[in-house]
Amino acid sequence: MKLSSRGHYGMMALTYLAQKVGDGPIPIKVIAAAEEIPEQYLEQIFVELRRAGLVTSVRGARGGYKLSRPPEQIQVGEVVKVLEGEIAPVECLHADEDNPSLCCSKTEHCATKIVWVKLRDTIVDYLDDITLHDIVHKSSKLYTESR
Amino acid sequence: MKLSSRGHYGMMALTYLAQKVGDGPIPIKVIAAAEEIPEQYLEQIFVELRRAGLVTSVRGARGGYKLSRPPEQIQVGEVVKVLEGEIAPVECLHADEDNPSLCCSKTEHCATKIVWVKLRDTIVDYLDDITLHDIVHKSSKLYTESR
DNA sequence: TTAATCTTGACTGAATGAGTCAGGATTATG
DNA sequence: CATAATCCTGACTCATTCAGTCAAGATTAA
Repeated sequence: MKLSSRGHYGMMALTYLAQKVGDGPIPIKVIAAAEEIPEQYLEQIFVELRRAGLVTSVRGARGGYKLSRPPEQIQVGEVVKVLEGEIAPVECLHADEDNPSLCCSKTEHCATKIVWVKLRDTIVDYLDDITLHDIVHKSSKLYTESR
Repeated sequence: MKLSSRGHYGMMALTYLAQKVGDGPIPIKVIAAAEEIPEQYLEQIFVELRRAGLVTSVRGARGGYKLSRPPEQIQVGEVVKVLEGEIAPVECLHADEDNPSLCCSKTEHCATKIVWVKLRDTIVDYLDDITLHDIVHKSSKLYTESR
């Protein structure tokens, strides 16, 4: 149950951009330095973010990256999906046409499966409810005590 | 955001045992066959489960494993913690004495950290709320529609 | 023209995951 | 007592993934 560094770094970088909305494109180098992320590694991550339409690049001198949409329209769930792939605590959750749920030939017919399905839903619901805007503005969604 | 096969197999095996409560100790071989889990691999997993006090072993012929507690007292969260380690979506969440949160020297002072903290809480709360009994008896907790 | 950027793809080294192998210790049963 | 059925232990392997680097190219502002 771990995020990879891509997901973590990606969120850090996008949060940084969300704080700089309006400043024009920000070079990778700047983000990498500010957040202490290896620059060339962060480049790879931005390739994925760009392909997914989350950020827009401006090439050439004075270029850089900016968010493609306002921070309140970028959900953490979307970022995580792009950088980590579909959230699926166990393999058999993303059964598609040619892969019709391998793990379910067992005696108990995957009695545990429902647990993982609900776990995924819980995670996705949580992540989809939070946007970059919430993070930057310390939304009460994130900062009120719940336990 | 994936469970390892240990967690998955472990839950399958314990759920199997929960279904057989009262039958006396069940050999690994039987569980492995029923759930299609490599036998020697499952042995490793049971070592951890035993050390954690979740199952009790009976050695020798006619031996096997049984749950150490009734199914309603075994939470999924506990099993996952035993087999996967503390749930911590990102590294810096389990900062202890000698490891005081490495990732937080950044500009934005880990603005994203709160997201992962809350994510962890969300996951833990969910997993701690479900017991083996809920799984075996198809508790409404797991089977009512929520989305 | 040049320097600052993004863009691409190949590469590497270490860690982790998933499982196997080999043998030993314990105990019910005949 | 002998033996077979178990659990118990630790080392080992093999493939994959992760995290990051390297090298070279394309684009564009100044």
